[in-house]
Amino acid sequence: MNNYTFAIELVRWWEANKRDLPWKNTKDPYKIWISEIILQQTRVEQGKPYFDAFIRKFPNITTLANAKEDQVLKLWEGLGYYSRARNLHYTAKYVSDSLDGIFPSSYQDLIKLKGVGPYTAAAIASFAYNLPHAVVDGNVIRLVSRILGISEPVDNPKVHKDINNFVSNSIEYTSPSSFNQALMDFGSMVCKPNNPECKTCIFQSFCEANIKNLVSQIPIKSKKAPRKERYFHFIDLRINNEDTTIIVQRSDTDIWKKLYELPMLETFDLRPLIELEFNNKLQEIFGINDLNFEISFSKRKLTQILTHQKIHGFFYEVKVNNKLEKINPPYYLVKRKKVSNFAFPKIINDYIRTAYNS
DNA sequence: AACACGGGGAG
DNA sequence: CTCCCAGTGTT
Repeated sequence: MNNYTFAIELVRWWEANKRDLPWKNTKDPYKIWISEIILQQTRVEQGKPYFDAFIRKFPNITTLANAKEDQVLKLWEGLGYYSRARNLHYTAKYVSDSLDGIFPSSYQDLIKLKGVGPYTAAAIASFAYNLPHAVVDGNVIRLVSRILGISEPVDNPKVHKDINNFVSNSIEYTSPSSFNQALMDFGSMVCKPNNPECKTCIFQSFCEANIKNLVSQIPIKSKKAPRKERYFHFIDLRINNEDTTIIVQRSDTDIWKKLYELPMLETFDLRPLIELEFNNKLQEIFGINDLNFEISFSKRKLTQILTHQKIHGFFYEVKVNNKLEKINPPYYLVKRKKVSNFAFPKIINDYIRTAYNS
């Protein structure tokens, strides 16, 4: 099938079948940018409520640039890949401070922004400015690899280039914004990962995968990620008449970048903490030696699956009898009723939801 | 080029 | 359980 036929037929299909999504009735590059960052590696249905909340809280680049990072992370809480939120905030400040608040309007300038890669730059360029840069996302890789009957792993850079060439050679025959949106809508509605609608597909007689009965095997993925087991021991402190706990901000070098958590000790095999470890950790937190505390061991165990890790979370309740008014960062004293002001990973929120039954 | 980075939904 | 999702940054 030639590029012309592909583009024309695809957009014809789309005009009759397009999805109406919250970020589609605008040319505002700010809103389009927000939606594209939210939707990276994220299903449309999962992203929708976050987009609405984000635009309500930060309706333009200035309000986002003036926000605190913690505010942005709180709004992102539960969405995952938290670097996206930090890069979003970083870029908002950059555009606001260094570009006079004017959002870049060419592919070459867009891709320079932190958090904006080839996909997102093409998406913004086409949706906001109708520039002819074709998007290549998971939908497009699946659709085109089937159409062309690509029998090599799609992770292969050469294959990625072939796919990019195919859509780039097609987009010139249509309106770029329509073509790109059609590409993704078609991928998610017709050329689905499982049980695609080949029987009614407009490309069934051109699709190499369909002709060769290889649809269920394409796209081919080369490697599957082994999952690492990790053991996190979280200490839920009860201080000052038990209405206060302590939280700590995570670094930006591991999972859950810059989110908050309960003070934590990691072990590298499955075993409970011993009293000495509690002692050392509490001294690190409080900076004093004569602590008077009581431990109730293994109050609760929760697990969380990540793409490359399985987190085993053990939660210990520790009552501290010393009176405490001050503590040094990165530790923070927080009233138990106020913990929801901070952004936590899912496993901490799961714990809080069950253990902090107000 | 390979790997890390979350959480949810579908099968 | 496994797979995949409107990918990007780091090494």
